[in-house]
Amino acid sequence: MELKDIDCVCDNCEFRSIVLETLSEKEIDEFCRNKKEYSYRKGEVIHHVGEKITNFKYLKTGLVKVFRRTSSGDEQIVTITRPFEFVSNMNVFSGNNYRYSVSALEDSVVCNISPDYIKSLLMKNGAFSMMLLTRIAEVNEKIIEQTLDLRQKNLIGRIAYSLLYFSGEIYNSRIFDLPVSRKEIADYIGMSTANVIRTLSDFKKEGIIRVYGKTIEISDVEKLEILSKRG
Amino acid sequence: MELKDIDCVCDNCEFRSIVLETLSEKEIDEFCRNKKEYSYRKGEVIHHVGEKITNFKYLKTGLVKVFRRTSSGDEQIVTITRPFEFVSNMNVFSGNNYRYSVSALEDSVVCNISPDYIKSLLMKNGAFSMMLLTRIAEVNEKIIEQTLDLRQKNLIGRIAYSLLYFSGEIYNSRIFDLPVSRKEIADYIGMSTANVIRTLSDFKKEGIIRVYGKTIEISDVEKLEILSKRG
DNA sequence: CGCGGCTTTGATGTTCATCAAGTAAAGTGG
DNA sequence: CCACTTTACTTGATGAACATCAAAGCCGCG
Repeated sequence: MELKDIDCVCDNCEFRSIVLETLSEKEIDEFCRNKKEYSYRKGEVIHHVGEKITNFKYLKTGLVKVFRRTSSGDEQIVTITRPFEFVSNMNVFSGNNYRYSVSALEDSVVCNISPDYIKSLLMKNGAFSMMLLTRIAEVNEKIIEQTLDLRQKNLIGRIAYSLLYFSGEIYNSRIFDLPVSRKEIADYIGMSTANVIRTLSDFKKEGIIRVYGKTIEISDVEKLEILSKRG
Repeated sequence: MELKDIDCVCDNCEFRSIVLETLSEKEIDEFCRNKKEYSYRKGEVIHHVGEKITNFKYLKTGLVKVFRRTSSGDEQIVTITRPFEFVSNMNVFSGNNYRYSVSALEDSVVCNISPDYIKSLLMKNGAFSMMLLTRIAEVNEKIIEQTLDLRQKNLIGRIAYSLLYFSGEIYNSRIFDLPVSRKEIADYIGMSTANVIRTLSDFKKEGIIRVYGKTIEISDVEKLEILSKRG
């Protein structure tokens, strides 16, 4: 983790156009002075479950996984998400401790703001409140929906769904580098690593995807969509 | 569904002490005049997935299930929840349509408020915003956590978890009437009806619970807790 | 009564986890 | 840069967990 000591560059932050549009120029300036940017290398942990909440965080660039550990010790991935869709843990305002761990799947930049400062904005700026509430509700809804979608599918459907998720939601490309290991896919969809690999091999044999190590190319999107829906 | 045409009785509503405490006497009065209470009989649908959002709703008394239907037609229960923990669908502020169906598991009273009125409060009352944001985040977090908990368990663990949930969270009693059918438990935990029944029978045979039709008595809480954790 | 829906139980088959053993890839230290 | 170590990946074989199917019992309700 490395503190990026850049001066106020919120000007070219995408988050600004999403949330900060509710703030005045003066408030944005203030917001800027209250934030700290940190950059994380792929693999680094942003925070651990159970740690005391010190900051409201949002992902500026990169990709993160949100996860926790089960009693038996294996990882359970809550969501894999990209900028502006990870807006900290939502219990910043209700709890005292982070509910999940977060780590960087790709080099990432995270913007930190003190919860107290956010609270002061909430207290005085109605438009900001509306915006944040909407945003947090959306993030939550998305996680719940993904989980429900996955739950109703079998192994094949889950793998197909995940590949379409990376291709469509994360990278917007039919060909992409998987940001996660096979084991992490398993932790995400709740199946065993061996079966994830087996299913990817099957897809490869059937000509649905091509695999070059971490690089995946989806050759037959339609078929994958059918498998995802049916599964 | 029946409109309860009572005059302003927010005075003895528990929700008041939770959320409305952020409002002035005058605002509470206004809030009251902007709300409509409806009562639903056990089994009645409060709203269907996909319907246009007309109201921000919260459950005043009773018990509801939040659910949707999978492509293959079976029900998927998102959560079973009691007053003050169901505060409408959260996408009231972001979406146009209800994301899930909601129906009454017990006779219930639902309080309806126009989203526009809630929005106006959000815009002008910071404390109310904070409160609502916290509340909605909590509701969402709870759903996510329950889902993650269930996902990591096997059949036995899931049934044990559900029984403890009804006993501990919903009824606060070792003996209670199941508000749901066996099939609904199955829809909730994501397993087949036959296996839910089989497992309940096993628990009965092992003396962990007693079953009189819909009435369940937990005889051995400790054992159930062990099964829930281990499963 | 008698019909329909919910419940129960057993038998059978599918899906998936686990185990094991081997290969490839990616770090690590000299 | 190479040998060594570790970690990730792959595949097959086996068994456990769970779904599905079918038949029968129960219970409430018209």
